[in-house]
Amino acid sequence: MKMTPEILLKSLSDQTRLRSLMLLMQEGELCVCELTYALNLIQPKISRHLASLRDIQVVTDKRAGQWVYYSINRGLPPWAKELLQASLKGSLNDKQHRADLNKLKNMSNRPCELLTTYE
Amino acid sequence: MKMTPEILLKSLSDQTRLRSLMLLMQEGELCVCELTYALNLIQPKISRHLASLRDIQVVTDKRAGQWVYYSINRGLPPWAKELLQASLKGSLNDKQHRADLNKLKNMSNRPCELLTTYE
DNA sequence: GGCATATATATGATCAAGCATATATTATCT
DNA sequence: AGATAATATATGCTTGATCATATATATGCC
Repeated sequence: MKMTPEILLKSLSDQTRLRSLMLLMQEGELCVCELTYALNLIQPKISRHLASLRDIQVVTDKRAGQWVYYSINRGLPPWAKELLQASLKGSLNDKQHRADLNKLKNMSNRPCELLTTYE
Repeated sequence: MKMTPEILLKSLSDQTRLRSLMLLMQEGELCVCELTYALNLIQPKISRHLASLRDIQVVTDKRAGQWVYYSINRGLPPWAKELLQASLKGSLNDKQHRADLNKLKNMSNRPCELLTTYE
C-alpha cells in the first residue's frame, strides 16, 4: 500500500490516534495496555485505532509474549516522517500530550519486554 | 485562536481543503474562482471550505475588487508551516495534485490581481 | 444586470463509541 | 500433564453524532 498525504492526514485527524502516535514518537515502542493506561481510555478503543493505523502501515506491531508492542513504521517515506515530527513539535506544548506522557511515566507494573525475553 | 496539531490536522483531513491548501502552497495566492476551476468543484463547496480554513486562521483572505484572494497565513507557528511543507512534499508525487496544478496553469481568463489594481 | 462570493437548509454518508464477546498467552492448581 | 483461571488483545455489532454535499438563495462589486 502506498502512503499518501490524504491517507496519513486522515489517520491523524482522530484524537485517539493522534495522541497514541505522539506517545509512540517519544517513547518508541508501547503496548496496548500502556497506551490504554496513559490515555485513560477503554482497551477496545485503543486496540481498534491501533489496528487501523497498522492497516495503513503507519505503525508496525510485534508480539512479545502476551503483549503486543506497537511502534512507528520505520519504512515510512521521508515526508511522512517529517510530517509526524512537525506534529510532535507542535504537541510538545500541548496540555493533553504532556498529561498523557506524564501518566505513562507514572504507570506502575509497566510491562518490560527485556525481562520477559531473558528469563 | 491558538493553533494546535489537533485543529490543523483535522482541517487537512478533508480532500477539498487539502487540495486547496496544496495549490495555495505552490501558487501563493488564489481566488475562489481559480480554485473552483482547478479542482473542478462547485463554487459553494470551495467557498465553504475556505471559510472554515479562514476561521481557524490557516489561510487569510484579501478582497481585490470582485475577487477574494486566499493565501496561507504567514503567521502560522513554525511547526505548522513545516507540517504543511511535508504535506506538499508528499503531494508532489500525487496524481490528483499534479492534475489540479495543471488544470490551473491552463485556465484561460485567469483573474490577474495586479492588472485590476493598477487600471 | 452579470459575475463572484457567501450562506441557509436539508439530506446523506462516514465513522467513532460502547458493549459484548472471541482469541491467545501465561499462571495456577491438582 | 491436563484443566482452569487470569490477563492481554482483537473484533462483531448497533447506535449516535459529526460533517460534507447539493440545491437554493442572498449579498456585494463592476
